[in-house]
Amino acid sequence: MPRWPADSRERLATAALDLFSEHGYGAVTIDQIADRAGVTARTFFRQFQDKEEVLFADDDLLLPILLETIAEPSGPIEAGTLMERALVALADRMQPAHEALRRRQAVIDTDVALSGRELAKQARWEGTIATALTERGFRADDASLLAAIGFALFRRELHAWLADASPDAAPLADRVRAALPSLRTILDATTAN
Amino acid sequence: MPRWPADSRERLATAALDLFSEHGYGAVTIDQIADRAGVTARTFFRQFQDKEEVLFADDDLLLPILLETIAEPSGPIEAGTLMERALVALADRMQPAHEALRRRQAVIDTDVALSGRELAKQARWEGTIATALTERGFRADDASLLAAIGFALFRRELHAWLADASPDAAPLADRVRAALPSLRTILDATTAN
DNA sequence: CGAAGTGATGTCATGATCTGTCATGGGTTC
DNA sequence: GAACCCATGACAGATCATGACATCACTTCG
Repeated sequence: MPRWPADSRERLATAALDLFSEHGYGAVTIDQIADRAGVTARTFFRQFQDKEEVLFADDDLLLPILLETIAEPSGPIEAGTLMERALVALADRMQPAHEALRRRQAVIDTDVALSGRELAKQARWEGTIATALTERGFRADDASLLAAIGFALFRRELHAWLADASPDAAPLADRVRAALPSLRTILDATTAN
Repeated sequence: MPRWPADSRERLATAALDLFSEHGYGAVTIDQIADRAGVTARTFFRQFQDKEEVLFADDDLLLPILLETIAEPSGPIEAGTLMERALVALADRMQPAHEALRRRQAVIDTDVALSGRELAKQARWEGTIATALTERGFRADDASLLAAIGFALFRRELHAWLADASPDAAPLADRVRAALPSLRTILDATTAN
């Protein structure tokens, strides 16, 4: 039998999200999180860089999905199609975690610093995607523009998906697929007076 | 004669940027900033919500430019044209501060939390722009998509502009104008193998 | 002209966040 | 079974951030 339970990191993450949801991010102290997880505050800071990071630590598990999807198809491919495949693959992977992601986003939305951290993470993904697209054969300029637009679109659909609590909410992947065509025409076709 | 010099806020902001540039954001304490500005740390926190905010406090002065440009033109207007006008107006206003903005961005780029705060600020602008576009007569969906894409593009050009230290660097407005047309064709026309 | 008020700042106290350092003691290795 | 490993605990300390109250040049008003 180990001297301590082996999953302190997971217990800390669970305790943190529960407490944040219940009392608000700012009202929860590291000591409270550590107490609920059965460890000391020092262990929290060994597992997570800071108080914010406990909400973002798992995000990087999703990045490989994007990279694999971009590298995978052989032969020439149109840029919009490739971007769509990558974003839909990401959406499919996120779909099962809808409820957990909603709780997490609800906490993030209450704090500017947390919102920023979320956007910074997405920006880092965006840069990685642009690099992958460049290695796939696109011009660097086109790649960065594609990545920027793709993520702007994805962010928008993700936000709508997370705001929809109904059990039969449209899947994120469907939303993403539906959104891409509108992008191709909006700049030319949309007018107002 | 006032009991104290009247510009403590400005002196704090200047001292902070100088110290951050010289020693790095993390290595500078509030006490050091306050000392250089000739006040106490308590006064720093009366002027700025927290240590990060001293780098972002002036940003909201730029937002009205966007809103005015969007509300201004009368008669029907094409969406892309309106977005271009707003972003070019913003770029023109930022142009004279190139050097100061470069120093500031150099500090921001060294810290994830600061990068996030910058993106969060831009996201807030994006939302305000989308609202303004809606009030201008565009459908809400189109407005948010337009705002998202416009800012994705602007971010990209802003980054390139800030990375260019040469005195005859292309003006930000020119970069923005040049980038918009590429957006209209990239999704359909770009292929790679 | 003097009393009362104003407001930016200082001073002090306190709690929260985060880090460095060393000790502890089951598990593992040889 | 001796030596080592390593996640955690324990403790000290620096920094960040906020609340409460005092100070005093300047302003306002009678």
